[in-house]
Amino acid sequence: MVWKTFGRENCSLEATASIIGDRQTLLVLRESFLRVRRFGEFQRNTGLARNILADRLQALVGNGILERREYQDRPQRFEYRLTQKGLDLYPILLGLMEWGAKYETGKEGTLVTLRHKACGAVGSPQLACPGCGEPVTASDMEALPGRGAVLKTA
Amino acid sequence: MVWKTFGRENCSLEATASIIGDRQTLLVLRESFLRVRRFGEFQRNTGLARNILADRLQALVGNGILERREYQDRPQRFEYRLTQKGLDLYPILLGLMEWGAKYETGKEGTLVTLRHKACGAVGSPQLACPGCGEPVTASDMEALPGRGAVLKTA
DNA sequence: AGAGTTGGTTTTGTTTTGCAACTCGTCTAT
DNA sequence: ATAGACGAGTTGCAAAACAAAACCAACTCT
Repeated sequence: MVWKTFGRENCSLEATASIIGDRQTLLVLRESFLRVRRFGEFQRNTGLARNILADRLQALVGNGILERREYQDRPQRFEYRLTQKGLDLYPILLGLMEWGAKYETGKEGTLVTLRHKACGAVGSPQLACPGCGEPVTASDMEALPGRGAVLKTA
Repeated sequence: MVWKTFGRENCSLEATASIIGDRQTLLVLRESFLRVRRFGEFQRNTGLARNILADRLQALVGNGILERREYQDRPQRFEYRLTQKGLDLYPILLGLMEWGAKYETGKEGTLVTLRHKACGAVGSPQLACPGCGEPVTASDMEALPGRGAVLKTA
């Protein structure tokens, strides 16, 4: 039995980064969350080259983040919609937006403001401890080795 | 006075994406959060080419996310540490990790497990409504146009 | 004196992007 | 019926980003 200091090659962060960790893909996702669904609209709003956009959309579909569905035949047309897996990226996108608004663009950069449908409160969701519900930041949490930190037999 | 549907060119998400939204930078940040500080260690753990790593470290320092400080002279040596601005990226990195663990790598990919120092609860922080404290997801929130959605006079 | 460590920079290819032009099937106006 | 126009891409080429390896500098250790 061998213990490796860290199993970085199978890191979940790296896995995610290799799927959505490039500027172009993030722009596409931003549009998706803003309910954009059509190729042309994606292209106009992101300003990406059409081939790159086509490539990214296909990759996102391949990864199960977007779903390509026909919304009319006759002129056959498709739209791209977030799947549940895609919707689960929300906290990440939100985080990026928040951080950018805080440090880079200021309030002027907040494209959308969020309101909680249930209680009506306006503002961005915060990270909270799953146990006690208190708001937390990086320094409030302690990192323990996770399961990926242990290597199987050599 | 002209209203533009969306002021995407000054989007805070895009700003953030252009700073940390590439695979290499994310890998560097992962290491930073794992308390890695030296060039060589970054290089070994991320597997990045040395020139690229040097470039990214410089960029992160330039953006105020990392701080380059001398930790010894005689052989003059520097280390790279997260600033407060860098620490504030925590929710994003956490989000990436979570999502990857859920959809890509499974539990095997969780390099670290987190424990709340204050209450001892183990698990990942959740997004909660700033008003009522209830856990929220994308569909619980409603998007209203933010300040960036308004264009100045044409 | 020679080998090894740390922290880079330079050089040289390879891969990825971006841009523009082009295709293809269909619709629309004349 | 005929000439655009549109949506959704594909193709070809130049420019930029990336990776690999060599090189350099300042020390330390033996």
